[in-house]
Amino acid sequence: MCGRFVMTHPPDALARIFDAQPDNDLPEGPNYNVCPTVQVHAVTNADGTRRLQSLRWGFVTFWAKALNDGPLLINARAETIVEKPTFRDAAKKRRCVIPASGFYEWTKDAEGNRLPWFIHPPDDAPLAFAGIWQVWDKGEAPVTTCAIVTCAANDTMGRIHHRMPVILDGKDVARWLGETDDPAAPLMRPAPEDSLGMYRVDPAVNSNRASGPGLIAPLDTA
DNA sequence: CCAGACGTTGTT
DNA sequence: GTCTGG
DNA sequence: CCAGACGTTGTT
DNA sequence: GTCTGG
Repeated sequence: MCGRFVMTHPPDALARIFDAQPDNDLPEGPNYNVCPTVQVHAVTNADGTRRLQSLRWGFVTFWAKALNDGPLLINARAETIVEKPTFRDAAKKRRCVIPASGFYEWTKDAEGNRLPWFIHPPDDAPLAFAGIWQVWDKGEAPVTTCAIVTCAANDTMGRIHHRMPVILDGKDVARWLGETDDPAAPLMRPAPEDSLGMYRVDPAVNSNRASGPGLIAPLDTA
């Protein structure tokens, strides 16, 4: 799955790469420890214009009476996203792209300790996570929330985890955002085997308070 | 009809 | 064990 | 996602 | 709000 990631690209670089109009309240980076419930960058296209927005990571279902009414939905399963009442409207009409410079996954050792891995793209370009978003308007102020779509792991990722985020190829971003006539559903598939690298990092990142580039330094596991 | 779930992950 | 916070 | 709190009474 | 279970 995907429950923690890295964003080191500045907002203006993201706006340029994704050809989107940036909002003026975007998180400034770099952030080597992007956690659920924080504001993240998202590329949306609700009305014909591509925007780079700041959205709260942790999807709130439309019937929720409070922000914490139910578990935090940081992911949505690709296999069922178009059927589940919680997700289907957003999957149909409010898809977004959540950029990431890389992300973390965890394995466990024999003692049950959590061992973090950093998974990264082959170059300096950000990954494009497939996401969905929705405005939750039952509280004092509206909150716009989002979730990252997950799918089965490919063989590479399968070495450490059985799920992975849906990562869009650059040429498929427009299609995912609904800017073309092609259906978006076929894009919800595991990334190609050679498209990601991974290595162990220091368990310091296990804490949501940790920060800094040291979190993605390769761990010497020899 | 009403009451209660609805969602994810991992773990059992 | 379960919930909250980040 | 992981880490850390979680509860009462009375006393300091 | 909408669907399922009873």
